[in-house]
Amino acid sequence: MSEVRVRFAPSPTGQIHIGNIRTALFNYLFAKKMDGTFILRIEDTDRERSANEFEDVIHQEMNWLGLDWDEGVKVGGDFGPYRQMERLDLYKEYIDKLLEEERAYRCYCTPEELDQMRASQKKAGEAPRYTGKCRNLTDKERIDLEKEGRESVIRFKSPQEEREIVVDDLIRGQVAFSSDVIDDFVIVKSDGIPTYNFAVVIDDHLMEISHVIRGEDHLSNTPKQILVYQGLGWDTPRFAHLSMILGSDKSKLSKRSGEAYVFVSEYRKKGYLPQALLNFLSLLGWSPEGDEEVFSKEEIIEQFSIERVNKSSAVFDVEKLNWMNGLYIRDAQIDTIVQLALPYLKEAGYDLEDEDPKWVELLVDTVRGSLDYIAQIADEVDIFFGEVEYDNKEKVVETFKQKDVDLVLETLKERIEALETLDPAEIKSMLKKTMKDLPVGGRKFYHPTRFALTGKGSGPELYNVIAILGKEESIKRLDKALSLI
RNA sequence: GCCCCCAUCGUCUAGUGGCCUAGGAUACUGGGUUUUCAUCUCAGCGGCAGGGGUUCGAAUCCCCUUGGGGGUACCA
Repeated sequence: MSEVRVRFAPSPTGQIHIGNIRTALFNYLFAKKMDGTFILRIEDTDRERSANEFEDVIHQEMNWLGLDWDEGVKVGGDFGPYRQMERLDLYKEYIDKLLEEERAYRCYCTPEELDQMRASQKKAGEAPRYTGKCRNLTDKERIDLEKEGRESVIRFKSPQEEREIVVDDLIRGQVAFSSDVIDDFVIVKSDGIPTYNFAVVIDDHLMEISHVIRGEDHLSNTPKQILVYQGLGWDTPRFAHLSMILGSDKSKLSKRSGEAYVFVSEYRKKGYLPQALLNFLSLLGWSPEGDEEVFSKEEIIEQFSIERVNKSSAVFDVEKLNWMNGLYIRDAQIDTIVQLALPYLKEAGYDLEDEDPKWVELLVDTVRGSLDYIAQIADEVDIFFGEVEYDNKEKVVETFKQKDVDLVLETLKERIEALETLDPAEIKSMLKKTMKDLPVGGRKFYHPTRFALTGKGSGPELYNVIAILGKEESIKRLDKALSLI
């Protein structure tokens, strides 16, 4: 079997889209599974929109998810350079060749003329495609047009007689296109920079890419690229077109399509764990053989295969991501979660760097159970800081005023005072014993106590709450409750 | 408009002609655990888009319809 070489080829034109990173992930998984090479190439031929800082964004998000590339920008390799704008002279060789062999030609039509052409075609109910006006220009005509000072683009000559162009797709099977729907497309823009459909072919060939795994939005462009491969006498790589990721309204995932975030950075900033996002994304369009769904990256690589990639598009279900991320938050080492949580807590005004690490650990551990993502921790931790605030003061006071509640709170004060350690286990048994010693049931014991200590009707385990608050603050809060009776 | 792709619970999916009374996950609902919430656990709800074929037999194969998506650029 020949060597597997795949590439992820994003444009540095902005934040990296969740659908794009999923493409990167599948390329990565395939490369790792097949012991192949994963390449990162930057397609920066759109000079209007490309910017250097966006390349850094790509690096950052890929690093965050652990999608390390074996070859490409930053790390180098034998097939560089890996930025298209640094490969211009490489393209030139093949452009000249096509021109020489008259497989391509210069076109002097202005954008305005083209617009007009398309408009009238549309009006006549025809498919908007280039008419081939400049296809057979004589040398004289060409010189005249150049004398006019007209700029030119280079167009690829698509076949004149109808024939079938078949994309042999690993996911979709054989997809046939008629050459009739392909016009003489531009391969070099007037500024001399090649277009995507041309540069991608040259690069994939020169970089010896074995499998082109990319989004389905590229499927319709593939016949054009196949024409270029054929024009240059090259074999095509294998193609695999991944279905799209949709928003909850089933339209292409975008800022407007529901509650899901579109950019990887947004998930990172909200405190999603990279392993969780990676695990979730791997299940969007691919499924393992068994019923299990929670996997480490290594396990996914082990099980991955293109054959099990799904053809239909997938809605990005944030609810399920949240569940999975919560699972990872609960299962992770506590110090990992503490380290992740600290910045969010600090931002919310809880600067815990100088606090006892054991205490911080208990704090984070106590609230992690209910988190979907780390950014939520600030709200969860709120009950432990400042004055206790009652959610519904009237109802709380009513609860305090019930018979025997004063006895409960007074007794608790004494027992907390008498605690030898703040070990949650010790507190737990103390609470149990205290309740037994008193003439009240669980509801009358725990409920008012929770109100007194946290101000809320629900929350983390009370023994943890007491351990976190400490003796002094717990008693202070019990006193406050007692004063309201 | 034209071209291409897709179609199983709300959502992610398993399923490649009989193993399907369609399986798992999430979400939702209800039990259990817990004083409570979350977690955990058990159970339930819920689907083959519609219509024609082919076949002894179809979620699975074919056709049409419908719906969704993508493309149709001097963007990638």
